[in-house]
Amino acid sequence: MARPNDDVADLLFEYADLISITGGDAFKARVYEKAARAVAGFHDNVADLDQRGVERIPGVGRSIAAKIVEYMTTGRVAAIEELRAGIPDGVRRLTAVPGLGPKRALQLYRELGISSIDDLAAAIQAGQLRELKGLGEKSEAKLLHGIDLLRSTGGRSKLHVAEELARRLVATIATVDGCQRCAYAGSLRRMRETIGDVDILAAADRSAPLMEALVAQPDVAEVVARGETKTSVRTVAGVHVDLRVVPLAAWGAAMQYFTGSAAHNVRIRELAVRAGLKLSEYGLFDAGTGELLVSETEAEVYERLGLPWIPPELREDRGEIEAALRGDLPDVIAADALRGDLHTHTNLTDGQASAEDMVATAAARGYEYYAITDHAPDLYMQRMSDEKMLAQRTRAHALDGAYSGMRVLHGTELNIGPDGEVDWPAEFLAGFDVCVASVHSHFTQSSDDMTRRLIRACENPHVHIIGHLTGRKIGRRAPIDADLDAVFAACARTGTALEINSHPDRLDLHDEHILRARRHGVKFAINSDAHSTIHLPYVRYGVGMARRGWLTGADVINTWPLERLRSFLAV
DNA sequence: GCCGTTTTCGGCCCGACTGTTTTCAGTCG
Repeated sequence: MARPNDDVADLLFEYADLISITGGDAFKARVYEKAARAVAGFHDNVADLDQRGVERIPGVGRSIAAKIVEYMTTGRVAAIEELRAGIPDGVRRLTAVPGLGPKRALQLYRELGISSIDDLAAAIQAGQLRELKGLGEKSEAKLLHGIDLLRSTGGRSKLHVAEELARRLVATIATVDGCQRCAYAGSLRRMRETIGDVDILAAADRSAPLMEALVAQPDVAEVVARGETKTSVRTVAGVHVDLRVVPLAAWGAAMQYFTGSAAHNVRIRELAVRAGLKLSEYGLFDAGTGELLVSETEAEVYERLGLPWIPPELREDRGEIEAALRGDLPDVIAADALRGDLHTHTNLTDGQASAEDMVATAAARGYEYYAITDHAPDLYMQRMSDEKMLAQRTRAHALDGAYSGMRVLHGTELNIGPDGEVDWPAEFLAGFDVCVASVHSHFTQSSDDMTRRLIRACENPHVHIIGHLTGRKIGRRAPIDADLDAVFAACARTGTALEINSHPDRLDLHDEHILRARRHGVKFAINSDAHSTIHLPYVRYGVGMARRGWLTGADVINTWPLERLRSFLAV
């Protein structure tokens, strides 16, 4: 069940696109996009709000609120249906082709009747596009190439893939003669769950040698654009990389600018304009005299606008600017705040490494405690038994304190059955230090059944943490259908923590869920779900999600000292 | 269409790159 807020957001995005395509007021289109984002991120369910309530969503005024109420009561919005009637849905999808925007999409539809990507490909093959004003042979080739890309990759990279590429490119470019600084920015710095483009920023007096170094990388498949300040390439894996080179003096302004998000930057620039200033990637200027005021660090750019430095993960225009103006930004959880990991596997079930290797690697990370939580018997393929689990407990006790004094907890990852029951009876469960419980089967239950199932698991006093709540796998498996707010409320009521599963294929919960759950007063556990020693560092992605969800260390039980954690688990 | 520490009207972020334009429109981020 999509949350009504998400349906409304999709509708508002569609309306914004339709306004752009039909040549409507660009400012109006932007207002609808902004409202769509605000609705998607709003904590209350729009279905529960009346006109006045909806108008309290930032960026939603009387007109948009009326459309939302109309949609919630009738299931349709007359104004949107009207625009839809004039523009086939395929025309909107044309703008997904890289290099093709709303103006061209409308031109192609009006003049050639193109209303799908297949139509577009056929028209290009027939050489029809070059007959149109403003288009030529190169445009045809570019759009054909764009269609190929869209059909092959579909777009975004997983977080760890983009991060690995970005780190490698930064390390390479940083060693080029004349490179004064180099770092990645963009959605990767903000730790979004998937990455569209990798943005690399460098400071140098002469950009050419840096651009050359990027273009010369062996995995660069294509140079998309090449200029004095910006070069764009596509890798053989299909990842788009932009390198921007700026003067060192502009480093801070450029980092701020290229980190985004677009929505955050629009707000920041509006603040600048209202203060008689102009902000660009080259600095903050006096709008009247053109005098450069600040540009060297991000902090001074924010400071000159009356704001504290805002952590990149918060820069989504989800209230961070208002909070910053109030002096009320959360002290978000630090990258090194975790004292332990509470969901990991060994080769007793489907992990790759022995308990000894996992524990030794975890201890080398500096953890104070570490839980082994192998699968329970209801996941039949893992062939777990009481005897095997008890034998592992003996090994876990032997490992307790054996590496750098790290305490080893013995736990399990239970299976939440179709009715919310878990694998073992209470007396056996009581023998574990920590129990994670997760859905591993029956993913397609109705929303009502799934909600009841999850709440029942929360109410089990031996279940401490719900693992990867939605079960989604990015790009592969859709999330389960449940009333998540009801589950969040149950977690808060029963003192059951919610996992932030850090595996880059999962990232479950993700940021918007975390924001909502946090409002219910839920506590969280940031876990690796490691099936190998190399997965243990994945918790940095979970911390990224937590920061995007505005969590502080106090919200996350595995930042707590062991004694406090134990009393939480004991309740 | 939204919004208000110069405002209930008149603004609304800014620059790079490309292609076809001989001065600029479209797209992107």
